[in-house]
Amino acid sequence: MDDAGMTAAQAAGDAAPRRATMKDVAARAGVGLSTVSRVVSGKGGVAPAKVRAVERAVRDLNFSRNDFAHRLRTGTSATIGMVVTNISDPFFSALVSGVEERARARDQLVLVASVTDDSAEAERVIRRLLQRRLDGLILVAPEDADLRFLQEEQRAGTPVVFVDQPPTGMDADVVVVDNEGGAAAAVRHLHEVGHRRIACFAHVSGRYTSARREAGYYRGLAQAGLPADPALVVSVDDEVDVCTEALLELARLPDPPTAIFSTNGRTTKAILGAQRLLGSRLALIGFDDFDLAVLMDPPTTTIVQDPVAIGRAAADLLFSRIAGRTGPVQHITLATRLVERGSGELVPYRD
Amino acid sequence: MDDAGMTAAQAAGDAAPRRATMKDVAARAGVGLSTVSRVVSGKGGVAPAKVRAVERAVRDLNFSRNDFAHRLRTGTSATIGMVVTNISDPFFSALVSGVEERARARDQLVLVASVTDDSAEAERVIRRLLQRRLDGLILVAPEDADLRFLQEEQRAGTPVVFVDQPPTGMDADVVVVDNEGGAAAAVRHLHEVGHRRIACFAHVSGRYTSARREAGYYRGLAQAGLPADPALVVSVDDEVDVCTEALLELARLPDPPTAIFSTNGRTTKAILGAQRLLGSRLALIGFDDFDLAVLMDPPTTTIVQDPVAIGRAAADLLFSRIAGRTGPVQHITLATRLVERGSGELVPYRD
DNA sequence: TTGAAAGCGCTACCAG
DNA sequence: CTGGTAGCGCTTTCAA
Repeated sequence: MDDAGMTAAQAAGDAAPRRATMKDVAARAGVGLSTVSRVVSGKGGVAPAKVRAVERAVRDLNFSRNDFAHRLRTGTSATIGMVVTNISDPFFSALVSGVEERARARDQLVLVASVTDDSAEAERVIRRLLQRRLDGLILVAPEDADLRFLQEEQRAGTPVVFVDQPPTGMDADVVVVDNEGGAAAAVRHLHEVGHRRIACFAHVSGRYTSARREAGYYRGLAQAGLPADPALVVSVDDEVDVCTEALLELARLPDPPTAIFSTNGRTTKAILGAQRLLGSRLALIGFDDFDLAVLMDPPTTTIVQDPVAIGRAAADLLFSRIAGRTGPVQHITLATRLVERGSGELVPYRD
Repeated sequence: MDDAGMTAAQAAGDAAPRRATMKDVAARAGVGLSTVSRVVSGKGGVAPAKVRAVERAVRDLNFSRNDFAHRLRTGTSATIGMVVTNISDPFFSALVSGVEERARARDQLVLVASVTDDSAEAERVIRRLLQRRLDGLILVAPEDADLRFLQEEQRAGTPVVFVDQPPTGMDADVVVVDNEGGAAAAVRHLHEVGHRRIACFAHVSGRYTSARREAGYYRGLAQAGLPADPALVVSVDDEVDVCTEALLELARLPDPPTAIFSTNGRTTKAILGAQRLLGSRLALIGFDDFDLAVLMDPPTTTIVQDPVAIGRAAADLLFSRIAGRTGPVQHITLATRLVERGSGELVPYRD
């Protein structure tokens, strides 16, 4: 390559020859400013010869419309915001890709912000996002964020859609999955294959989804005609040791469980790790599918939700609001599906 | 909640009472426009009484500065762009989170665009991104994208950093990992534990990384004093059937391999699936770590790279350019690490 | 310390 | 069909 010896001056472009503006293009093409604007924004109604002249000048000058000026003038942003609590979680990144897919179709850009569970930080980030005059916002709100300012925002004209969990303290469009139904199905399935003592591993952080799924666990028990035993419900997090501890505790029960329902994908993985460590082989069904479930031994049966579809649904909801949809807030609940892989089977318990 | 009966009119905010501008704030606070500007941008040099008056008015009017006007005026964007080929790949989303971490620290926003491998589409998306007058751009470019227009952009003053693979046809800062070294280490490790016939599963799409890793495979063989046998190098993709086929083919060889080196995480998972299907238990080391490697049977030994660190490094490189760093383009190569988990061990081959 | 006024680059309304 | 021109909301001189 002949620019192998390129200097940083070039690389960084510090010569920074002021970017061409429409005025420059107009001058170069020998037409009026408005004509350039018309051509650039594809408005039509311009003489072919002038169109060509402008296009040439645009290319010569490497012109690219200043988006800020354009947005300021038109008052549109062509951007929606998306806030997730952890972009590197596969569930959330799939969510984002569902949203992006829909946004791309509408030629909108997505401004993604990943926030931690620190709700003060989340608020700061969301505020900064909103300053950009987004057309709308999709968010997975951190557990206990104070959403009052968002309500103002909504009232001021920025539609907001919540995903994965409904907001507390405000009303807005929401897309969630049928957490309770999925969990109940898992429990019923375990009952059908012969389990009578089914434990529930719920995630400590009382996140909405865990709570719904725990409720579903109880409903499933009731539907199966099984008694609910508080001793079988444990609070854990994603740590293998914590799950190991819980597993040992359960094993010491006079009437230990033969199966586990886990409310959350990360917890399921931790339980899998703990069981391997312990050589324990309790039946297990987990909420949330994961990549290698099929390669587990036995392959893990899961309640799967489709995060990409959730993202799409949320985006559709948002864009319909942006387009002016009116009417009461909408709550969409997407179905979940039990994918049988064998890990629910009744297997001999061994400590 | 008392707004349970909120109407869509409110939810969508279609009353849309024109957002307050600084002018409104100025009027309300009884001060000049410039004073509001000074207070809002925290410039100082304003009488305390007026500061308070402005702050009150800001709150009353729920004022939020119009970012477009601000950016237009100042010519800054406080935004960097990031283009990845597939946001739902855990590797890429980790990359993004590394970049975001650094951006957040500098109060910059990250505009993320996920593109497919269609290079024409990629170019469109990138152009649209650049129209936003980004301060800089980090990208994982699709294989064969035509990057000439990016070079213009770079020259015009927008620093560009490539990640995961260097650009072809232009010169820019780059962050990659030591693909060749990592692969060679994998092969040497397999040799050390006793393997003499080592296959290489390379990903068909001649992506830069696969090619480097394949080169590393050959280097590793050479370092181990092992002959290179072209029959042992197969091209596969992420499909289990394709890998199954390849495995069967290899097994028919007069002198079949006892171990596999896989150049890519998704391929590794496909091989794992194929081996389970076939009941085959060839030793296996894969480039790229994955979530449940430790739960495989046997646990999968991998060459791990740290995508978050790559993202951080890329962001640092970019921000230093934005800050005016000058000098030749920088190529950063991050080390990889072999994480021994047992899947490399010499085990009896069975068809 | 303060306000008036001149634009940033663009679009949209006019009159021609 | 075309060009001039008045702002979009903000920052930043410049005088006062």
